[in-house]
Amino acid sequence: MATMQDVARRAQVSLSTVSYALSGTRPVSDATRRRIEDAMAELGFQPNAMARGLASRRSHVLALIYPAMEKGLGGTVAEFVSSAAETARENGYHLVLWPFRTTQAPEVRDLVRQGMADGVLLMEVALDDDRVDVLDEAGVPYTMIGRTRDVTDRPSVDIDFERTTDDAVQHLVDLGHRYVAFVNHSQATADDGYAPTFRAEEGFEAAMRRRGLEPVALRVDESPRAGRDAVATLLEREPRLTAFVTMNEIATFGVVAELQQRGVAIPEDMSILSIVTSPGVGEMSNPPLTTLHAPGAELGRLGVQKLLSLVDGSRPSTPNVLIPCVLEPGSSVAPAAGRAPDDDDREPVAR
Amino acid sequence: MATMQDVARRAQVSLSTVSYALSGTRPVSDATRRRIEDAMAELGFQPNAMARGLASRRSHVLALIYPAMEKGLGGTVAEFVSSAAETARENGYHLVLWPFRTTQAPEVRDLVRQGMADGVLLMEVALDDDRVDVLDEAGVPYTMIGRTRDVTDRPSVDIDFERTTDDAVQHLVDLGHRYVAFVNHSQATADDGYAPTFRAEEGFEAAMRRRGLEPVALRVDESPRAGRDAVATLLEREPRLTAFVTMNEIATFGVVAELQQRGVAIPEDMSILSIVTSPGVGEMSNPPLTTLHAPGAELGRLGVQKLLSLVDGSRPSTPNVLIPCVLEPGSSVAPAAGRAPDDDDREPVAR
DNA sequence: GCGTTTCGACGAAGCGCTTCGACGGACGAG
DNA sequence: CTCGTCCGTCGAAGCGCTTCGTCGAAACGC
Repeated sequence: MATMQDVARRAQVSLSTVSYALSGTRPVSDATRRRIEDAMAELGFQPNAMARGLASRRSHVLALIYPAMEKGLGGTVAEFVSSAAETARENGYHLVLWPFRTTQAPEVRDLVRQGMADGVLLMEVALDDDRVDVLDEAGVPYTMIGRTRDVTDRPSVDIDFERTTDDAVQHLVDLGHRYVAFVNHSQATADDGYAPTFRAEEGFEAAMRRRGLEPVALRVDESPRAGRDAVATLLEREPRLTAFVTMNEIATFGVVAELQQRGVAIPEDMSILSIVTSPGVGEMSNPPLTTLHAPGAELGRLGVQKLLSLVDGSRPSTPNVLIPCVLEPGSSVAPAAGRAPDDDDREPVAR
Repeated sequence: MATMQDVARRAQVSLSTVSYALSGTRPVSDATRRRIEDAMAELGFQPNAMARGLASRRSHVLALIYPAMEKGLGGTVAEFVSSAAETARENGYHLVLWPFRTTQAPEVRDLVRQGMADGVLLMEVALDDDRVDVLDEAGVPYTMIGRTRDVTDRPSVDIDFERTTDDAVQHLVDLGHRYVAFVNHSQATADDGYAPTFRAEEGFEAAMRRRGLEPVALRVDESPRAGRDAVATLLEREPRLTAFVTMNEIATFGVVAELQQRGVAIPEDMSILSIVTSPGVGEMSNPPLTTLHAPGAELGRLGVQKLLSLVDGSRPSTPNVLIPCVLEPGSSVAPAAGRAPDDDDREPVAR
């Protein structure tokens, strides 16, 4: 493999001049630059990543700490990772995968100290997450995908759960729904301090109350079986339900199956709005689900951009952002049974 | 950050002794080793990855070239990536993501020349793939996930499509099915030289013929709509069908929906066996699909292990492997209508 | 005309580690 | 007791780059 020294010899200049030509740190005359570029092309020169990293103390590597797979990552995560990797690459950075769960803060610390990464992207932050503290202490730039409990000014990008749940409720209320249930993630995720479970629940309840409606919410295990059971539980708790908002893909399929088995037509008798959904999942149901799909790709891109602005002071800094999920029409939402849509947006309290 | 020199000073030994203690390359007395270990612990020393990489010419990084997302990676890919990253980590390696499609061989070459990766894992190899040539030329160790056209002795791990399709056909034939259709990936994937499309198709047809049965196969776009249309096309071509083997997750949902709409009961009137399926996808259907699910995690692990054996001569070398998909029982497969299972395994040709 | 900038290029000192050759002392053999 | 071995340790030479200080020469001012 050709080294910079080889290029220098061939271009009849000193090693340092080649370096300056490459980095643009100091001016180089056009004639010299051209000779150097020719030499590089002829030799197929590519600067050695390790040497560059050692000398400059920047590895040009970003680490992505992602939830070590328990039960297969969903499409949203895949989309996120993919988009993050692509964005990193476009900016001359590499993305390495660090599969560490919330409890593995010490491992994160060790890896960070090895100086392999210039910055860290932290997925699936828990409300209280030791890994964040470790990164803070180590002084490594990082960006959270998600937010810890105290939404201080720690750098982050996240789904706007408040807005998303409000959009969901609004969408249904516009169609005349008054009795809406929320199928949340499981109690287990809550026990782990998984933030979306809390933020979406709070968001849903607030959105309902804000409209004078009574929220019905349930935490449901991630299984079709649990989804079926949830239908029973929720209908018992509020028989007048005309719509479900779900944030639990696997359980949603159970919900659909159970309703169909009970002879409840979707969307005529019951609307289903699946939120924070992976791409393509809506199509897998029959009828295709109306979804508010998670902006995984966008989060990946913005997360990396934010991180790069911290890593590399010369880039413009970006603010923390919250991105709402995007409505993707399907065929699982319709006006509330027996009501025309929009016929009384002013009648806040249920009959 | 503490350096090796700091450790050496604190332990009252020379820099090189610390290095030897760490790597075990040369003997170090117990007493000295202990002093060094203590010093390292007290300083929280972690060897600098760049310096180590530069001096030893090994980055301890593996690159994973994966299909740059077009339409959201499936669960299998996610599972694979995750398992590869984890296996790499367990062996002291990092996994970086290189999103490059088949046509981006030059980019791959440049990155490889930068010496950032000790080895490369190549996903979704096409039948003819320039990236493989680039890696061959560069002399970088690599392992293919999948196989190029000529299954020479290039290092690879792959799904055993022949075995998987044969298992699928066998499973159905055991239940008395004689008229079985295959819903393949799209023509577009075939045009891209996507190997599974060919290998599964050939495998299915061979498996059928081997049993004296007439294969009916169709390449279907990855959409529910296309899946619905496929049902019409295939039933027209062979009205006596009692089973579908599908290798196209999205289309499968269309197949199921269309059959149900036509009043064809699953599995009583028609069996559906979904092969090379992502984890969890079976559960998303109603009834839950019987699947032969893709061994994504296993491929990831074995792929990394194979690659490491090439990168690091001291590890035992592993042979190329083909892994069949694993049967995951659901409720979409039943004995052929009007026949008891196994009542005439000897009657090869249909009535 | 000479002193002073300015520009472009050079040399050398690291960055933190691996690894090679060498060396001193303890030890067994003769 | 002496010589040869072997074990454990040390010093130094890089790995391929970045970056700082410097310096010659061309360009400028008065």
